[in-house]
Amino acid sequence: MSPAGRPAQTSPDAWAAAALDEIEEAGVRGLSVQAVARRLGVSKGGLYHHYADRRALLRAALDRWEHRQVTELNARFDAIDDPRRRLHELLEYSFVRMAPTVVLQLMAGAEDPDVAAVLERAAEARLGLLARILEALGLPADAARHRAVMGYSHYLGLAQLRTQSPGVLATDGLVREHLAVLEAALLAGTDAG
Amino acid sequence: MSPAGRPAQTSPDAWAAAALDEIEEAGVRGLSVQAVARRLGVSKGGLYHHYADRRALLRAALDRWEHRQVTELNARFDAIDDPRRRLHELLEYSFVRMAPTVVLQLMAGAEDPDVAAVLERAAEARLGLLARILEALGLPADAARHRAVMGYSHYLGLAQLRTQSPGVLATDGLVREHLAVLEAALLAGTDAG
DNA sequence: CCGATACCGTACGCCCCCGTACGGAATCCG
DNA sequence: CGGATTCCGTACGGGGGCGTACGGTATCGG
Repeated sequence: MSPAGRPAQTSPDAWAAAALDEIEEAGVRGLSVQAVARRLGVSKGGLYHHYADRRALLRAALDRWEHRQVTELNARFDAIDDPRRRLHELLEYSFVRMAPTVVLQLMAGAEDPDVAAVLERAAEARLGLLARILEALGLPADAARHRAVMGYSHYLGLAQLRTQSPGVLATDGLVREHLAVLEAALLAGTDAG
Repeated sequence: MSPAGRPAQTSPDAWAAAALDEIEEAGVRGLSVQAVARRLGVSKGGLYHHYADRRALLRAALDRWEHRQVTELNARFDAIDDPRRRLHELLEYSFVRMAPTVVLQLMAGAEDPDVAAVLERAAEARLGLLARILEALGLPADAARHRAVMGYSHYLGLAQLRTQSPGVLATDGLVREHLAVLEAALLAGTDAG
């Protein structure tokens, strides 16, 4: 009865992971069942034993991404105590080391209600994280929130611009300069600025 | 011989205009020939007497949008001489009066090469306009360019965030506050700041 | 060892879309 | 007034994707 302890060549998790990879490459709307099946070396028929719809598969992939984001951010920042270093690490991580392909693909496919929901939750999480850092640096709550929106907008727009017009921000040096400017703007008026 | 002076119930321009409206509502990938035909109250058959492909129709719609953007910006800013007022008007126009739905739809459909090209040209135009204003305010060329990229990124990200997570920037007052902050950041170190 | 269950492969129907072919109607010119 | 051109409507073929049905196979429990 209990469906535990099966070798399971293509587990639900494997389908979700492959679907997430497919989203990263082809976008939400380009996520086709057959493409995911090809990626797994399997025919599409077997999907419907694990998930009801294509929509259910999409939801599983989105859940996977969201969960991964949360745990990744936590693992990276929970150990850092100094808010000044937390901010620097957050910017460095988001702007330099990031490959924001999934976020961009999700934004492109935000017509889907499920995608829109996970994007909204992700935005709120990032905004909250940034705002808490700024509050720890001595800003009042509303100002911190305000500045967090500014920083997150900058992040989104820069990600968009970098892929949309690669000629504008060609070198990593330019990106780093922008990073420094943004960091200074975020720190202005705080204990550290 | 000359195809001028015809009543022409559905001229090529009418098709292009309807296609642009359809892009605004359904996105680039949602632009179907039949939907545009329905919008015109016509069957899709007649399209192919004006355009070769769906791609040609898409290009015409994109050209129409690009041309409209250029003439609209020119008409609005050519009369203003004071660069300080030009900047304010540009921000006011872009962030408050704008309905950036088309830009967002184009960004969402940037997988199409034609869409990517028009987006890149539009970005370059906006960046150049903003950079020229900042130069007129006394910034050296590279710093002006730098700051223009910052402002344009902020613009793109804020547009994205406003439609993606309407709860974050609910009221117009919040938008205006952000506008003031951005304006101050752009003006810092210039003749006017 | 045998039946039951879970899982996969193939094939099918259905829908949406593009582009083309053909017939018909209206308009313009001599 | 008549022919020609332009334009539109309908119908068709081709392609792709989703979800379902059915048959086959391997694994698990008795």
